[in-house]
Order: sequence, then structure tokens, then C-alpha cells
Amino acid sequence: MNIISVKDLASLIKQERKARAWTQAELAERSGVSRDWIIALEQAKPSVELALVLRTLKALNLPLAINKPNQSAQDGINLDDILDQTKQRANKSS
Amino acid sequence: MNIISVKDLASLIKQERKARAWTQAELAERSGVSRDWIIALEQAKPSVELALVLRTLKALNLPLAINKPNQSAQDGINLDDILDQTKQRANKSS
DNA sequence: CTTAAGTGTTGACGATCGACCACATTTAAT
DNA sequence: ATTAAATGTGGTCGATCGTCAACACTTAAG
Repeated sequence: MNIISVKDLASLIKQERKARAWTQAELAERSGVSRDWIIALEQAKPSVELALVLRTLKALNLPLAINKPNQSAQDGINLDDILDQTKQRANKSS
Repeated sequence: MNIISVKDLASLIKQERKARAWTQAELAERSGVSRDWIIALEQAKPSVELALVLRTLKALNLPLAINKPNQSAQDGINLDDILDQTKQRANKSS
């Protein structure tokens, strides 16, 4: 599943916790955070600390991944990059 | 690429920024954060806000994903869950 | 219905965030 | 070697974090 917003992450975590029949207190203990923080996370609080999120995902055995798109066959050649750099060159006036 | 630590995320972002020949200031502006914060992120500060991280990934066009492992063929059947629940039942004494 | 567990809310607290600024250091180009 | 851009550092400041504790509210079971 793709994570584009904090809500995505929050609902996925809550769903996975319930799938395992864990209470918030249980997940909190396993993640090494307070129960209050788990509540905040599941309520999609935007300002939660990244490190605690990673800990929680680990406790739930949920692997986080980034798959780079637009990867050219030859390394170091990325059409988007070239386009960006071209635009930069055109904006020398600004 | 799998993200297991903040360092993973930090180096990947820095790498992708450089691949696009963007300065930290440029990425900061595109992400709607301060340059200071980009520096902190690229230095793997553990306490960065999740929402700002997501904004930065979006600015870099890096999609974040979670792929649930151990998914049984039949929905709702997860061997890990059953194991956990069985362990719970065995610990009624505690 | 009663009871207990689970979940959510509130207020307090020290600690730390992220933005801003000025300044040092490093990198890159001429 | 000079110069300017890029990166990193240290400080301040208001705002907010995450934790704790006490207290409702909601579910689920009996």
C-alpha cells in the first residue's frame, strides 16, 4: 500500500494492530512508546516523531519501502532530472 | 529500497536531491520547510516530523509504501496473528 | 444490567521542535 | 588562488512535543 498522507499510515497501523488483537497499551509497550502517543498516531497526528513511527512499524512487522520511479536503464541518467536542469537554465533571468 | 532507520531515509533523500542537482534551499522551498530542517533531515535527526517528511518525499517524487508480509491466501487468516493470540491465551496467569 | 477492559480526553510538565538569523566551513568554478 | 555558492553550526524564541496521571466514554462479556 502506498503512503501519501499521515492518515494512510495511521489507519494502516490501527488496522494491523487490530488484526493482531493487540490493545493500544500492548502496541505501546512493544514499540517503546507511551499509550498516549499510540493514540495520537492512530488519530493521524501530523507531527509525530519519525523515529517512533519506525519503531512502531517494526513492532508490527510492517516494512517501509521507497521504490524510485523513472529510473533510466543507464545509471545516472534520469529524464526528470534533465528536464529540471533545463528549466533551471532557462530561468537564469529570474 | 527498504527503510528501517532514519539514516536510510536521510541518505536516500540526500542522494535523490543531488541526483536532481537541487540545493538544500531549493528542496526546502519545494517542500515548504526551512533549509535548517532539510539539513537536520539529511543528518538523520530522529525527531523530525512525519508530515514534513512526507512533504519532502512528495517534492522529490519518492513514493513511500508498506507491503504487508505473511498475508495468507484467505483474507483474515494470518498465521502470525494466530500465534500471537495463542501465546496470549497461554499467558492468562500473568 | 453489571462489570471490566479498552479507548479517548484533559491539564500539567520539562524537553525539544522548527523557523529565523548570523556566522563559519566546505565545495566548486573561473 | 579568488570568489561565490553551498553546506553546516550555534544561538534565540515561541510553539508544541511526548509522558504522566486522573478522569469520562465506549465496547464486549458475563
